[in-house]
Amino acid sequence: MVTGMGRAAARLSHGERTRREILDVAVQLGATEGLEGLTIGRLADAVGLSKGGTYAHFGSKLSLQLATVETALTQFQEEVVAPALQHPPGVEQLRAFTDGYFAYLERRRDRGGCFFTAAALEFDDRPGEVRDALRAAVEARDAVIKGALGAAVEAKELPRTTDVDQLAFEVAALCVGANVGHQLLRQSDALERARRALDARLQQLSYAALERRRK
Amino acid sequence: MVTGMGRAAARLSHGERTRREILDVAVQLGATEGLEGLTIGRLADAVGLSKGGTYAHFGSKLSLQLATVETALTQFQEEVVAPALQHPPGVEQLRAFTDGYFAYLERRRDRGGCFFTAAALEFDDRPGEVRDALRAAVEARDAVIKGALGAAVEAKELPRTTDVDQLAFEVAALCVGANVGHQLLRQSDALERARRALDARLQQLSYAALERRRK
DNA sequence: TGACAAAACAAACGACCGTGCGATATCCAT
DNA sequence: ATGGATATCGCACGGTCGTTTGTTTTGTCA
Repeated sequence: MVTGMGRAAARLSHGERTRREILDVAVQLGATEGLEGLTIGRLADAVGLSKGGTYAHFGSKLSLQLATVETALTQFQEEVVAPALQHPPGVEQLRAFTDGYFAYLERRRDRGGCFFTAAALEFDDRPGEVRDALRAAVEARDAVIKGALGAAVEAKELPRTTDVDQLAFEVAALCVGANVGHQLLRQSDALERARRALDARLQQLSYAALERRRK
Repeated sequence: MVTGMGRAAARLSHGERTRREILDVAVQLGATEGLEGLTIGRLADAVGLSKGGTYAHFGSKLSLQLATVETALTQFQEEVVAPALQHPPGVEQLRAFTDGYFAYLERRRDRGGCFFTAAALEFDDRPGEVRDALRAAVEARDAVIKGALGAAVEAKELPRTTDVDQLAFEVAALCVGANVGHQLLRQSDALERARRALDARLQQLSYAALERRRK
């Protein structure tokens, strides 16, 4: 008795494995067709299952959408955030994050671009759990930026007077701007432009700090 | 014979008037629910017509979507672009444009935000006439920015060495960044931050120009 | 191997989708 | 006032949506 499904017991149950396969495909389809446009029937076809079998893993479309957002967030944390956090906090960590994000954009160019930017703008006017989850994800991304910037100020890489929130807003804007240029307008140099803008902004701040220190 | 419908003859035919009413509602619904999620039945309900009667004005959903994009573009030109072009070309015109755009965002906060940002990110992976139209609209917006910046360089408000395309990218990024902050994250200061970032960037360039001239 | 739970399937449901069509109502020129 | 074009309606179609249900396959442990 008691099949031992104590959640951490079974390494990876059969059901859990296919559930993850479904969600991997769902993240891709969701980024291209939208989270609402993503259909259970098409998702089932894409993963090679029946509609009913696919549906049974979630029980409702809302639950599927939430699980998809969560999966995309996990992927993003692994692909972009975690590697960036390996670098020492400060300007270097910020650059590691933005470079990682731009690489993420490049990898996903033919798979719908940044999952969160697309989904966030789709749901920004649709109250509900999905929007809340997306908002939390975007805010988590901003927190990483703010963390790196705060450390940079603390390490005196940036002037003590730096408005971290303001600068974080600008960095986030460059990220989403790069997304639009890269994904919709297909500008080949969008990522490079974002990089250059960030460079210029950081250099300006350091320069201003030097000037101020000189007096 | 020849009912005299020479396109510019009739002041505003009955059909044309309701067609415009439909499209006005379509722009609003499209910004909140997405251009694909926008449904002919719901659109008809919202405007108080029958589904068939509404549909007859366009003949296909694609045609409705294209007309909706065109209507939104016309509104944007009237609300934002035209007033900006009243100002003398250069930095002042650029500020008039961005301020007009931010006011446009504020007006539409409860109506789906910027129609083009939302629609562009929805269709950036869906080839077809709708995407082409949206791409053209976004590029037209960028052209306004570049035009003002080019004039600013010509009028020596910005250094001769200014990379206009680079700066235009940054301005566009601030616009879409303001959109995300304002619409999804509901940051009350998103528009102000975008304004401040633009100020700082322009001031930096002018300052660098002064420095260079001093030598 | 046999029993039992988990997983996947096939079929069906009501609702709504885009679309087409004939009937009706409304407008305008004569 | 009336006839013909124009505009709107009401209904129906095939298809797909999310969801439910009952059955069959698959996997696992005694």
